[in-house]
Amino acid sequence: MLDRKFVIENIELVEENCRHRGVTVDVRKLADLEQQRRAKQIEAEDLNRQANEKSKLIGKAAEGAEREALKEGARQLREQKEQAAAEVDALAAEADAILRVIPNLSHPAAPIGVDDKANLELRKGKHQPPVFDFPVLDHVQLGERLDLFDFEAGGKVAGHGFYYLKNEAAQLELALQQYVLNLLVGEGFTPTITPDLARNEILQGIGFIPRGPETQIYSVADTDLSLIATAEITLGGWYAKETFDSDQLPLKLCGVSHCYRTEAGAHGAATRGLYRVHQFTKVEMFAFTLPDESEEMLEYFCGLECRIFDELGIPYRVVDTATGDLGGPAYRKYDLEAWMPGRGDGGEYGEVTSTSNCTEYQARRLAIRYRIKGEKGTHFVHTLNGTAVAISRALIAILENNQRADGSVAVPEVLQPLLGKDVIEPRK
RNA sequence: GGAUGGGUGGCCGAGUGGUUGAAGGCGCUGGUCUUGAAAACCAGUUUACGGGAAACCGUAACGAGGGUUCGAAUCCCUCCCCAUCCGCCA
Repeated sequence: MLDRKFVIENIELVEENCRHRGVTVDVRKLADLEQQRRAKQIEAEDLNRQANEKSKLIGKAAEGAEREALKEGARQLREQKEQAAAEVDALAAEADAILRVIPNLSHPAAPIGVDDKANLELRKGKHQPPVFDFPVLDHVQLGERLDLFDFEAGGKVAGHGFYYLKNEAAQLELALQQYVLNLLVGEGFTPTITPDLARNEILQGIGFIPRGPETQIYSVADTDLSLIATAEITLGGWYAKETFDSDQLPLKLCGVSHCYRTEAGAHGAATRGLYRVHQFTKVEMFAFTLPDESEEMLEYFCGLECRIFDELGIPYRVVDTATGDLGGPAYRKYDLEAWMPGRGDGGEYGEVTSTSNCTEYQARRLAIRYRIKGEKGTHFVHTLNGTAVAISRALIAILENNQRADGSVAVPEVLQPLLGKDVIEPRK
């Protein structure tokens, strides 16, 4: 969330930003509530101070009528204070509810627009979309021929949107994880495996809405836990309520986790197969940085995502996400869209990774700060996240781009040693 | 899951319900001394929120949340976490 004071001092700027983001918020009401809250808080604190003073006198006073009178006075002051404090809390809660739905500010270069149609293509990857001289299959058809998935059994056992990976698909999942993890370790990331569940307060801090009609999140009944939709949640939550020394930053982590999404209301041909599923595995990058490092870190994350898909031999394009499509926490976001030959009519680009600079938005909600040695006070860190690889969508891109006329699929060179073969062939 | 013992400032560690935001020590920062360093000595050393141009002032915080009381680190309740032992288990 944004800084209260900043919002109140920059009402018009925040209102304009909300318009660009497609979010309707009554910023002026927030300012009004804040003003009332401050006045009430001063009143409550003053009453409390008076009560404290009186209580101290009681300690020194002798037993008797005088002491009883002091007690009564202090009691009354505290009652008044409690009443004022309750009003402060109510005002703060109301103001906070508004503040929490205000999205982050937007990078001045981010394209302005209400949805993904306004996304700006920045560049393309090293590889061109392949040209096939045979009928192109999509990953579902390829998977049938190669016996790589079982969607029916997934549906039977866990419901629509779940699936089994079989044979080379299962091995590819592990190979992709290992390839990416090795690459990131080489780049100085700390590799981690995170919990697949997190407390709702952490989800909210990262910017997810754990419950409610529009939620994308599975929650666990009778607990305050939810299944995570991305390791961004657990990696960001790792340092909640903690203060870094500035020389610990930047801190680069990557985490392997399963990701669970209800995908409420998402159906259709473009979501067939592995594209939009309720569970998948992902290796996520995450960084805590000083404020003046985060823009550079975003470019670095994007560069790594490009490197990974270039090395996998997959054609893609990079888009600068439009303001209306940024989500709440992001200040700027780049998506990689991989070429998927089996998608749509003759192939389409489909999102495979995404990297965001969330500046202080998540850090303020999660209370993640840093301190500079020798300086008084603390500041909020900047947080960034990026997909290194989302297995299900990477599998689509690998299978569909590397298919061959005989129905086999070439294994990307970097995965061959990990998979122990260079081609996936139909089973006999 | 059961039993017991614990959770206090960057760390260690005191703390009879009443000038305790919190003794003492360590560490850290600055100073004195010294050719320099060490030692010694002196001083300073939490954070959040609010007010103020600033100096600074106010309020809150002793695992978390409630309760008792004029007043709680201190008493009561609930929960969380840690340690050890027992049980169970991949």
